[in-house]
Amino acid sequence: MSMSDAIANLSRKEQVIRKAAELFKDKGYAAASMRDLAQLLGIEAASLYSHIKSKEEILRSLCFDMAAEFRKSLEEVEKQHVPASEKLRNGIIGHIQVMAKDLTASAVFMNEHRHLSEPYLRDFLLLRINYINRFKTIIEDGVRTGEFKNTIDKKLAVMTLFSSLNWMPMWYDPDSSIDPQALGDQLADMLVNGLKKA
Amino acid sequence: MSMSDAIANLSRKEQVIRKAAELFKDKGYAAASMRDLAQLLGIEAASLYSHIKSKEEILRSLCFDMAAEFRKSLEEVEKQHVPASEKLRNGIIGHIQVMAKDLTASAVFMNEHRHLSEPYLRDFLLLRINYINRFKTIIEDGVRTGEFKNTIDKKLAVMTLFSSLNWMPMWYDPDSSIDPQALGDQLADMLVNGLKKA
DNA sequence: CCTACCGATCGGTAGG
DNA sequence: CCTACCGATCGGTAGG
Repeated sequence: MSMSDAIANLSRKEQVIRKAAELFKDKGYAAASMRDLAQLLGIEAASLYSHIKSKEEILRSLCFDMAAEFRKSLEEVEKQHVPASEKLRNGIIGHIQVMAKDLTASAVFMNEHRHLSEPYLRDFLLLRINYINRFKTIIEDGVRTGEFKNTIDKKLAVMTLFSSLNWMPMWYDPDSSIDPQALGDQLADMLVNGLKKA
Repeated sequence: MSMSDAIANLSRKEQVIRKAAELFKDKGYAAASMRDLAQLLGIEAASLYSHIKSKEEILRSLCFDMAAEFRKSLEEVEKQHVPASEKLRNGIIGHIQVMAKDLTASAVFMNEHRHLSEPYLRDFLLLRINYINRFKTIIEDGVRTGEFKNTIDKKLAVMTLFSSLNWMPMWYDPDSSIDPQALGDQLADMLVNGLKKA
C-alpha cells in the first residue's frame, strides 16, 4: 500500500466516522444501523467494514477523542496562577470551546457513551470522574479562599455546572448571533455570578 | 371481567410500566428488548402483550404522564403574585419536586422521548417548548423589573436552567444527606445568585 | 400467562 | 467497494 493510498484510506475512514457521529446523534447509537450509515455514504453496508472494524469502534473513537480534548483543555487551565473563580471561568470557557469545535461528536460523547462495552465503558467513566473531580477541586479551592459560598453542596455545584455545559450541543445553533467565545463568557457569568443583578 | 379483575390488571400493568422505566433508563429505549423486560418480571415476552399494546405505548405513558406533572406544577407557580426572582425560584423547586417523586420516569422523559413516533413526538416537543417558554417569560419579566441582568442572552439562560434541572435524575442519590426540598433550594440559589459570595 | 411461531432487521463475514 | 449470505435477535400475533 502506497503512502497516498494510506492517506486516502484515512480520509475515507474519517468520513465514515463523521457521518456516523451525525447518525448516532440523531437516532441514538442503538437505533442507528450500519445500513443507515452505508446509505448516507452511498455504499453497501458490507463495504463499511473495509474502513472500520466494528460499529463500536466508531463510538469508541468518538468518545475517547473528545475525552482527550477535554483533558488537554483542563490541563492548560490548571497551570494558570489565578484565583479560583477565574480558574473556574476559564475551565468553563475551555470546555465550551472544545465542544464548539465539534458539536456533533460532543453530543455523542455525552449521550451515547453508555453503549460502550467493557472494559471501555469503565475506562471512559474513570476519565470522566477524574475530569469532574478536578473541577470540584477548583470549586473547593474557591470555597477555602472565600471566593465562593460555603453554604452550597459541592457535588450539587459541580454536577449542575456539568449539566449546563454538557447539554449545550443539544440547543446551541452555531449560526446564531452568539459566538462560542461569548457563549462561554455568558455561561461562566451565569454560573459564577447568577442571574440576579449584582 | 369483574371489578377486582380490573383492579388486578391495572396494578399489573403499572408493574410492567415501572419495570420498563427502569430498563429504559439503564439500557436506553432502543437497546432494551421486550424479552429483557419479561425476564425482569419473571414471565415470557409474549405475555407482556396481555397488559400493554406495544413497547412504544409504555414510552408514551411515561413521557406524557411526566409532562402533565410538570405542567401542573408550573401552573400553580404562575398563579402566585410574587416577584419574578421568587417565581423562578418556586418554578425550579416545583420542577425538582416533580422529578424527585419519580427519578426513573424523569430520566426516561428526558433521554428517551426522541424514540416516540409521529405524531406523538411532535405533540411531546410542543408541550416541552411551551413549558420552556413559560420559564423564559418569567426570566424576561425579571429582566423588565430590573431583578435580573439585562446582559444575558435569554435563550442561553433558560436552556442552562433546564439542563441543570433535567440532568438531576442522572446523579442525584435519593438516600443522600440532601433531601429534595434542600436540593431544589440550593439549585435555585446557585442559578439565581451564582456560586460567588454576595 | 403459555407455546409456537412470523417476517423483518441486525452486525458482521467470505470471497472476490 | 460489491454480491451473497450467516446466525442472532427483534417486536409482535395466533390460539389456547
